[in-house]
Amino acid sequence: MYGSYHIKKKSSECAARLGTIYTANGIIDTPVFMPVGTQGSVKGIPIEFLHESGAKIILANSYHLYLRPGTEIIKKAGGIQKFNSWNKAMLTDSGGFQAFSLRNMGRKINNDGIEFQSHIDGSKHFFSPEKSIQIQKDIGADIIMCFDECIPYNSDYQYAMKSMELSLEWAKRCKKEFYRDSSSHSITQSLFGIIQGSVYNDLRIKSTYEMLNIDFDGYAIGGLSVGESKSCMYSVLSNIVHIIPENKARYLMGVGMPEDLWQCVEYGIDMFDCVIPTRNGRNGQAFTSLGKINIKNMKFKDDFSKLDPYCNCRTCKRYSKAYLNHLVKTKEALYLTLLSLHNVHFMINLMSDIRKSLSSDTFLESKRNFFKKYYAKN
RNA sequence: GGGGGUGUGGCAGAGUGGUCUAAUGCACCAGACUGUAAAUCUGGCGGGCUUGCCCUUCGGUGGUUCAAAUCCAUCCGCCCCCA
Repeated sequence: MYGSYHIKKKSSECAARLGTIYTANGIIDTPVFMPVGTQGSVKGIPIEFLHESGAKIILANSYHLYLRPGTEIIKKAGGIQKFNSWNKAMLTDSGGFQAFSLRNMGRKINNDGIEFQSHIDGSKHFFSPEKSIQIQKDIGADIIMCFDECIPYNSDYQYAMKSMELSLEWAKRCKKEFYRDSSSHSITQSLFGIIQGSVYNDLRIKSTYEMLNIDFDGYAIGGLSVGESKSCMYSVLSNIVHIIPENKARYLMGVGMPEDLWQCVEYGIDMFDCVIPTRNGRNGQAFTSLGKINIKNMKFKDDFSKLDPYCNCRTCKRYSKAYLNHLVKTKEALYLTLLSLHNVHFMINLMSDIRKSLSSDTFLESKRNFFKKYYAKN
């Protein structure tokens, strides 16, 4: 059944597990990192290079695709995978994150949904849970997400509770809408619920149990990595991940940095997505097994070594730090692709290493070795 | 030869007596970025330290003034127009 999770092996040391997610567009080995392609394209990276990097599933965003090009065009193309020629698994976010990211742009929330003011032309658009699901059916990704409200980390308890309960109500409506029309794409699509509750443990626990009651194909944890400290995020996770049944995929939305991937896999997370590899790449930052570097830094001007001596991506195979430094400093468009590609490759390769370590049941040792290298000051 | 203009921090370019270490942009240096409003944003960008002050800067020199990037004289450089 599409969207189903199968556990292959459990770590003997922690809650981490090796598994697969079954989709109409391929079987995905987990733990997995999903590059973000908001507009249907992972910014800067041609599909062929994405395939090469080992990506098996990418994200797209309902709000952004609804605004441009609009769902009619995507339907006409035969779905998003045809439209962008990715042809592998995809996941769409519901637009719930835009409740957070567009919170200062005339966005209004009521019990029925969210009115967004387009960041492009200021026009107003109302997303209800039903509307979000319809859009996501039209887009046609393999895994679609419930419409939720993602709130800032400094929200007070009262607001966090109200919002968490609202997201629960919306989750029920999403499920109802998802299964309303049996002739729709829902046959090949699966629907994930999103656990909310901000940083408040009792709210998170309640949200988790209630989501489980509604019963989804998989469970996401949302509303994290929105500004709170790492220890705070880890604490929330360690309190709820174990509540989610073993036979369901667990998806931590919007995470993360390399260190977060290791840490959160340890808590039992199976799926991650993050804009960091592409956005930071475009901003001149490269992730390497020896730590983060800012390729813009003067010290790389005449450093002819490769970005990461342990990396075999196209960028590292061919180009030096000095050349990449030159491309970034002169704003040559090529650097957007080269750095984004390297970073995405790095994250996906990292997940591959994590899976290998789980396969040989040496997760903690591998994690220690990674951290040792990643944080060593050269 | 005659007339006019102009010279400001790495560059471009404001400022035309005190609120000027001198706007703004670029360049340069560094930092941030976590379900993408992002090829973006933030900070720094003369020197010193006891971090509040001190010293040094607007072509050079000299002057007027309590006070000069700003006014005057002179020198130097550059540009334009007419012969």
